[in-house]
Amino acid sequence: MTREARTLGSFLREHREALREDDSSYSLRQVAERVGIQPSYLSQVERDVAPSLPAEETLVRLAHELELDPDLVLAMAGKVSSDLREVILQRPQLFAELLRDLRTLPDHALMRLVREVRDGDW
Amino acid sequence: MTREARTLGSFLREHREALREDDSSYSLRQVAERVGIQPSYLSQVERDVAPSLPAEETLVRLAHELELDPDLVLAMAGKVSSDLREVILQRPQLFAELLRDLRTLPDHALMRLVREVRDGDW
DNA sequence: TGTCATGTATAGTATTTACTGAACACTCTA
DNA sequence: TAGAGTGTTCAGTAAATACTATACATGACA
Repeated sequence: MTREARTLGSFLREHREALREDDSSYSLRQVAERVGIQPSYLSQVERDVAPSLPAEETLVRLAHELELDPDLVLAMAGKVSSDLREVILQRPQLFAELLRDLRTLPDHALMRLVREVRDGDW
Repeated sequence: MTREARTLGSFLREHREALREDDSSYSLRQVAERVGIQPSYLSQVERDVAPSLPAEETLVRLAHELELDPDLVLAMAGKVSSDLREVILQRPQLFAELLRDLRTLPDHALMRLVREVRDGDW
């Protein structure tokens, strides 16, 4: 279950440090290198003091590196995955109406809808 | 019915000129003034040669001015309305799954789903 | 024939975004 | 006690974004 980690930075740091308990290669510097950014920047990001949030591609690489759901990590940075954006842009009016109607639907009802759509009841 | 206007610029120009047939106040200059941008910029936008697309707020004001659906105008500029983004960001994983499942659903099935959700069957 | 409104061309600009790079302080350990 | 690895500080920067401002050319029309 995902805990309540209010900010992107604390969330990332928390998960990196959890991974590091079993694997010392999850130091800030090594993760930064594997992700392809400067340690200084990752340090700022993890402390929520970066002058700007990482780009979508960077966040996705970070998510994979830390075994996190990219959609969740992107959301904590206030971003929506570009492939989801594409889905909406193909039929903006239909999806706009649908999303606005689903906005207030409780989680359990939304999950049921997802399940039925997935099962091909649509 | 909305015609096939491939680009944002031609779409906007087409609709402005349609409105102008009945109302001479829909000149490029006057629309630009009411929307709050320079005529030079609107001219570029309508000819698809602007160095950058208008911001979301500007597009929404333009859409209202030209009596167009803001979601459609935004989509033609490759943008998703920020209120829709908010809806997704509240429950990113649920909506990510739902949208990816709905991506290939034919229009008529999607419309049926929208209708049933609206009717409170969910 | 002046002036008014129209659309257009082009250069410039303020702000935001997404980082980099060099240096610094600390700990551990060989 | 030198070296390696750790995280952090902070100034700087390249590119993109969203425009503005000024000037220009054209046609209507009084």
